[in-house]
Amino acid sequence: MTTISPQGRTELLRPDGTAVRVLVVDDEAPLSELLSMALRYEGWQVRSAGDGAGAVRAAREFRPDAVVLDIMLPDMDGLAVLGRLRRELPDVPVLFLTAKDAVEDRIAGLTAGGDDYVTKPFSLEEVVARLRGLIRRSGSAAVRSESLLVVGDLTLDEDSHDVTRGGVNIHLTATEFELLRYLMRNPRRVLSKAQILDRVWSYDFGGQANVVELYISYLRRKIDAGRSPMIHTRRGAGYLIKPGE
Amino acid sequence: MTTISPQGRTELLRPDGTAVRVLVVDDEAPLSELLSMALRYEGWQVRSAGDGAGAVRAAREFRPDAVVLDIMLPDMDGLAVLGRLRRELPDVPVLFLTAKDAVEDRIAGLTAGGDDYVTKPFSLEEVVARLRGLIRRSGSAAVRSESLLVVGDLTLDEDSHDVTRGGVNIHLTATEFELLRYLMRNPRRVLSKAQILDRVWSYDFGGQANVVELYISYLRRKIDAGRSPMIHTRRGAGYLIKPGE
DNA sequence: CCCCTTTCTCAGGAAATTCACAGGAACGCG
DNA sequence: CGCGTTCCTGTGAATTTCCTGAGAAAGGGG
Repeated sequence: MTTISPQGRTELLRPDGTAVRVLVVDDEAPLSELLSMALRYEGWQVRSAGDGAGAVRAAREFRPDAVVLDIMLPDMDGLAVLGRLRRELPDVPVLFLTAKDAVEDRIAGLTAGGDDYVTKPFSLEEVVARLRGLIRRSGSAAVRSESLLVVGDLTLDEDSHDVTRGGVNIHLTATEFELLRYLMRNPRRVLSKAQILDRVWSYDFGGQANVVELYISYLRRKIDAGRSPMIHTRRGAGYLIKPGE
Repeated sequence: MTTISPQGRTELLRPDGTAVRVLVVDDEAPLSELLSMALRYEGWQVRSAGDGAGAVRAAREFRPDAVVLDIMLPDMDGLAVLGRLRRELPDVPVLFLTAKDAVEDRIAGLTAGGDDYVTKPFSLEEVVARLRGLIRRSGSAAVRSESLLVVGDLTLDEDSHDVTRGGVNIHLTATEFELLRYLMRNPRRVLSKAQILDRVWSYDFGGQANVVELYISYLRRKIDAGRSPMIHTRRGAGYLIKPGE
């Protein structure tokens, strides 16, 4: 089931109308909190666990619809946790968090079917997007929904990564794509440069804040070129996207 | 019966419309879980058993439409389990999991009656494909359905392993075939290199992740040569296949 | 047991992408 | 209207990502 909330955001809901439940398993407290905050902001119900034992307990009580699992945990190897989680929640998809270089050895063989993973350092947009994808595709709790974002004559397909304006295909780089997705998931709403930076760039990004301006500039060139502009600047506040007149 | 789910994936269903039931019999827990997860993602209902006794019990209660059976079990020889399963489920097809060096003749004898086998270490694509084949061909529970994947003017027959583009036959090696099948079973959907690796290569593959790039390169040479390309790179995200314009 | 095919590693090179920097434009305020 | 602030964007360099040739290793069939 997909509904439009008062702010205009699309939310995934379970068939009974209650919020989707996500379990976050990570031992790094700051990261865990960052994630929980972001996921709650999505309108999801979040429970977090800092170790394997807590994860299993939470799985049993909380019955989440999806799990975010950091593979490196203190008390139990992430794989062991995975096993016990799987026994507890056979149908629930897992989003793995992993270090960049671990991808090749460890992860191989983990993502069985609908599972997915994200490498650290990640951006919140990425985690949320992947998680939405998992929940969307997992038949069980949440109902399947569209993967297409539409604002005016601009469309963005989260599955194929295709972006079109007025029917014409537009090529975007990975960063441009994530930025546009963030804007389009919050149409008609001003997003500050800080918000955008926190959301679209990795949490450890240490560069100049004007990358946001730069990428907005790139996007405009590709999306608004000639046509009536959809990306607007609110001086001193931020940016927003809305359909042109 | 074959239906198209919202994501565009084809699913096998039983004549009464309920999900196909698969019993997994394997004593190695991680492997069993990996398999179960992958099969559930196919939309099947999965029960698993870790030993021969459990297998027989599950067979009686669960009445699966197909069985995945590891020949090496702790308490009972795989063959004995097979015998008792057969008594319980006379017409149900079995997919054997066996070590590479297992006696070929023995396996050949076992699979005489429409059964099939896969050698360890296997790839998930392979197991799922074989199982689909078995279920598809077994007249009893599931209805016969198509074995042909089509994307644009590209076709892939899962039974005969014939691949054609624009009517012209194309020879692919085994790995190329599995990669293309995975792509074609997920058309218009970006698949990351890690996803592809987890799905198309064996679960114990420890090599370089750029084999995926390499095989994409091979596929392009054979499939896209000259013609309008169907395999597309989404830099920083993965690959996808879609009909050319 | 040899030959041919297939799989995979390695490495160089090409191309795309990300980002810093900086000058100039636009804006809002007094 | 002038000024400071904020935003825009060209340039270019560093980095990342991807592609592919060459050849070693492994496997299969005759």
